[in-house]
Amino acid sequence: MSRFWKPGTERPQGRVVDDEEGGVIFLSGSHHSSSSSGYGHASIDKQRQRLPVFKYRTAILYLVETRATTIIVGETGSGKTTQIPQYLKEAGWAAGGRLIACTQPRRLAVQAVASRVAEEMGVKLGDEVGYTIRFEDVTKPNVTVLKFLTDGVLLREMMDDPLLTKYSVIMVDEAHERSISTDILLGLLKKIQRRRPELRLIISSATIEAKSMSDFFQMRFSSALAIRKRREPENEGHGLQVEPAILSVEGRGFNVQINYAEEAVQDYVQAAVSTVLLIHEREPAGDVLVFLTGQDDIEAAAQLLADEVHTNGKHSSGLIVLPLYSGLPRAEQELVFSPAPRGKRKVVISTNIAETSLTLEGIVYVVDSGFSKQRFYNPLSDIENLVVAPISRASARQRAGRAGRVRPGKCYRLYTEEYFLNHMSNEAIPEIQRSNMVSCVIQLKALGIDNILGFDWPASPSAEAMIRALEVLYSLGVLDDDAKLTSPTGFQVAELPLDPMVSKMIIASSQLGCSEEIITIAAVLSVQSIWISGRGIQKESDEAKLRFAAAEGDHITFLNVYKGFHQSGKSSQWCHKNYINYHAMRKVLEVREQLKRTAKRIGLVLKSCESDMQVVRKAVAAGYFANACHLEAYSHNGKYKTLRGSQEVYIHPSSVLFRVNPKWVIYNSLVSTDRQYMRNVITIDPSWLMEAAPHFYQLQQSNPLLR
DNA sequence: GAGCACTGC
Repeated sequence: MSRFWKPGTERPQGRVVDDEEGGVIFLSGSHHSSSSSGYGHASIDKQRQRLPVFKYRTAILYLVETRATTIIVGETGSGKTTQIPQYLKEAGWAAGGRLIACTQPRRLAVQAVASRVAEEMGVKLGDEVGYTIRFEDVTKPNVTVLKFLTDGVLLREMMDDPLLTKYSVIMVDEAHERSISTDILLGLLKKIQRRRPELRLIISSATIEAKSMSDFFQMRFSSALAIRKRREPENEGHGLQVEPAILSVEGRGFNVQINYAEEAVQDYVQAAVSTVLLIHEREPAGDVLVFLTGQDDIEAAAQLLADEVHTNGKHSSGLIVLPLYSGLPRAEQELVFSPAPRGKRKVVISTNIAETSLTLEGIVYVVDSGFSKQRFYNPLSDIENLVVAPISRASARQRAGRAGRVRPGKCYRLYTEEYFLNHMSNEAIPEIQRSNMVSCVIQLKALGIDNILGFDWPASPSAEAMIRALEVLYSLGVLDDDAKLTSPTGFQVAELPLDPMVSKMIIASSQLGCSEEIITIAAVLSVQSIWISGRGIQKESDEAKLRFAAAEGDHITFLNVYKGFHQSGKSSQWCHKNYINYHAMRKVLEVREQLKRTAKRIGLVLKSCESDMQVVRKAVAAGYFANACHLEAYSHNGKYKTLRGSQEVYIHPSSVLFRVNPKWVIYNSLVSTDRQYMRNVITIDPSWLMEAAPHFYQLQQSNPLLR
């Protein structure tokens, strides 16, 4: 078991406790250091010192000084995110033109934390403290020393500076969420440390599963130390400690009493509704947050509660029921933040969005269905599916914690304690093991990681998924026979912040002379949906859609919408009138501008094909040839077969080609319900497939359909 | 005639 402090080094105050599991070190006890901060007002300094993380200030700085990697386990409210970067700055880690980085998984968090820290330090946001997210760089070269950014942006930065040389410390926050970007970043940072032993990492996580993260960085250090010993035997003993330290910081949450269902629940929507009514009847004032899986569940539960108010008013009056999910129009989303009027009780029925992305104040009761929608990827069929699945125990704890932000709360779990203990997994499967890997693979390739299959991940994706990704990239002409990036296509695809199939489509459009149009289509495909839909306006929105419908399919329809939007002067009234989502269109404009800049930079030709829609369809086929489908002969119900796997698929009813059923189509994505539905469909000529991907369809030349 | 958990570049 290693020691915590080095002989000859000043020992931090406080108690050092070795963890029984061996090798893991926790610090506890309190030790105050006088704040050397010269920033801000006394009141801000006082506030900062009251945060739980403050009493670990010296210990944290000591660990960062002596360990290459420090893992901080901190519950919400510990202050780690806002304070640690400031401690580092105060301790001199930003001296000599170096930067301190702190990453977040989400854009909103980056902005919020950066502005809070700027305020605490009494500086203007964008000067000493800045942030970078997609579309927004609020930093000043040579001025900004504390930089907050999404982990995705830091990954992009590595394409220009693979060793991230300008940073002295990188703090990866919310690492327990295990997003794809976080996992790639952690894998790459581990490699960087081998080349840059002076770089310090802080991995911050909300769960105690920090042990596995510690193991991940531990192995690297054993080998790095071995290397150092071989090279510089005289330096032995002066290097960094090989073992990542784990430091635990308590949070500021209130106690939440957990209640389990006594027996398994058959219908969690109904059970959630009954539980809400029970809380309303028996419990003192306080808002309720209900976790369900999706829009359907949420609307059903809201309806049941509304019915209850009607038929059984005396028990359920005083309830204000508010749905919450990301697809909800902005104005309705805002409603959940307004406090309930006096004497009323707010019930927010939400998806997972309220688990991490949004924080609601005033929640005292949480009702947890125990389920969420999760993405799963099947590398054999190359299809991603959304399925309702049980959440993890970590997720259940996070949901419960939402009840304890303002005062002690209660959580009602709609499953048994036995189920929680014996049937739920401790942590969710990392996203990287549930996703298509094409984007990851190309990103690593672009960073010069040749041995993709041997890459050291915090959690390895399946070999099947990796091989499938390599196959797809090879068929796109992005990788060559040696699995190296092709030039220029491979490098161009890697530069574009899009799925490789979309990127390929853009590159083809440059050659076909329709890049203006294809970039618009790519931008529309990268936002959730440009259409406004929902209960009660289906007929109107369908009619509005018909005004833009193109015989060639959805992609061309998008162009018509964009054209109309542009001609209206980008008017929100125009969007409203045509059942178009204005916010989505603003995003389309942003993405479009970014793509145009990138396209120019990588040497693509920006050109419009005016009204020649055939070249646009050809460009789509150049990226999406693998998604070609043929209408079954004599099919009366619109049954298609995929060319690649002869899978049975249907055109989605939201497509403008629904019921039109052209003979040959290409789809953008599949959604699986009782059937496989193709979303965003365009007509093609089958001869373009052989043109676009001769190698891919070579084996199918004998296919009578293609002759 | 059906449906989109949530992020990110």
